[in-house]
Amino acid sequence: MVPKIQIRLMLVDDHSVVRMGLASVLSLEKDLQVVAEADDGESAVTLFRELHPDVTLMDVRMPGIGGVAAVRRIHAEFPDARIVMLTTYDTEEDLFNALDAGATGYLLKSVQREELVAAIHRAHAGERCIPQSLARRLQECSDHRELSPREKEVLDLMRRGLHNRDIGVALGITEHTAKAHVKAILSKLEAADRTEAVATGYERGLLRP
Amino acid sequence: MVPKIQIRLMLVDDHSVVRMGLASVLSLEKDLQVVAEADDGESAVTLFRELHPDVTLMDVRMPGIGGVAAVRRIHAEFPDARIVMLTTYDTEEDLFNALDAGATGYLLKSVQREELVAAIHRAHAGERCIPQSLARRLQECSDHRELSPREKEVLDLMRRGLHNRDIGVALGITEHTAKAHVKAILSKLEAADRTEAVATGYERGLLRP
DNA sequence: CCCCGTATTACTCTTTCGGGTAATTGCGCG
DNA sequence: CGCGCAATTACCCGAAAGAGTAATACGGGG
Repeated sequence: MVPKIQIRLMLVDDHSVVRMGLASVLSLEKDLQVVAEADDGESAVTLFRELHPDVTLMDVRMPGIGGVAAVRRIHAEFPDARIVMLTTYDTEEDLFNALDAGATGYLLKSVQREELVAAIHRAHAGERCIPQSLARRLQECSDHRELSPREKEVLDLMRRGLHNRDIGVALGITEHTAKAHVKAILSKLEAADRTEAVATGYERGLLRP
Repeated sequence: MVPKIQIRLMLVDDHSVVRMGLASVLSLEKDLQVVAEADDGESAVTLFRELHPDVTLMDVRMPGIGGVAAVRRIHAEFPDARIVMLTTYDTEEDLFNALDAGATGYLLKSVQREELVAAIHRAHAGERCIPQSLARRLQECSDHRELSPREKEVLDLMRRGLHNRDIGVALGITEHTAKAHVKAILSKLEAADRTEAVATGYERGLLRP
């Protein structure tokens, strides 16, 4: 016997088309009930406080505060919150940050209905749900040494075409120091030069448009 | 009086959630009827041949042949086809290529229902429909000198961290020639160095993960 | 048919990059 | 309290990059 208890859901996505799609997909399941929808991170936090949904489906990239920040805030207030990230992007950076922020699961929008429904049930039961393909990537990700905040700043200036000297000026440090940061970045990202480092930055989601 | 003629639609998107969302949004309109759905470019072309939908909503980024290639094929066979691109990404490259391939319109997935429905009607009437924000960008885009195929190859090797000499080896040309290509790329993309060029490549959609 | 742009090769010169190495400071963690 | 790590500064050196300039060949469009 399947328990008759309804799972109360909140949907968070800036694309109304996606929210409607999720709502119509999930309304086919008798034990799922969409009780709230939000189109950005701020309203997601507010709505969560009011309604305490059992499971939240949250997009990662949204205008204003992103999904990850929203998860972080919600998780800080409600450690038991079950939040499943649902995203188009499978960058390692997003995945890692989302889990660090306290997300219960991480799915790509290409999932089939069955997987999604199953994931919601698992999340509701408190289980982590991450597809194998992403779990594998997470494994590899842990091999990567992550960049320090300062190094991320430098990487961001590198992509703008700044020379080491100008990076130094921009950050109020010496060219030598900027150079040292660049060197550390190349080492951590296993890049042959600054150009490949920036490319890798885009690939991994460290740099975004 | 609103004409009672039904507009027959085809939806093409690799995310079933999005297809269902579109279907449920559009089914609210009495004169719209979804007659086909496809989850990649290949089947979109095949289904178009069979069903000749009045208007097609097509995602840009899809596994296999992308949305742009599908539009190109369909448009070659059926010049009167009305195809509206519906995408998450607003890179200039995609926009430009889609219109060049023969797309009738180009919308972002963040559109509201009313806009989408209006766009479908306009597309059915044979009008181009592009939001102002994108039209403006298209204007700017025409300022950009686009890279030659060869230069795109070089740009792709640049992001891998190859030196000019190695780019030359990879393409069977001299280091001097590779250098000349790099110089042309920097000029066209208005980049200070190869690093900024690669960053710009990612921004504009010339380079993709 | 000529012009323009692409692709190709070539040379010089100055600046920058990246490798190697090393030392100091300050902070958090065990 | 010491260990490790991030951040900082510093120096040397060979290789690479980018600016400037120029020339040739090829192909499409006016």
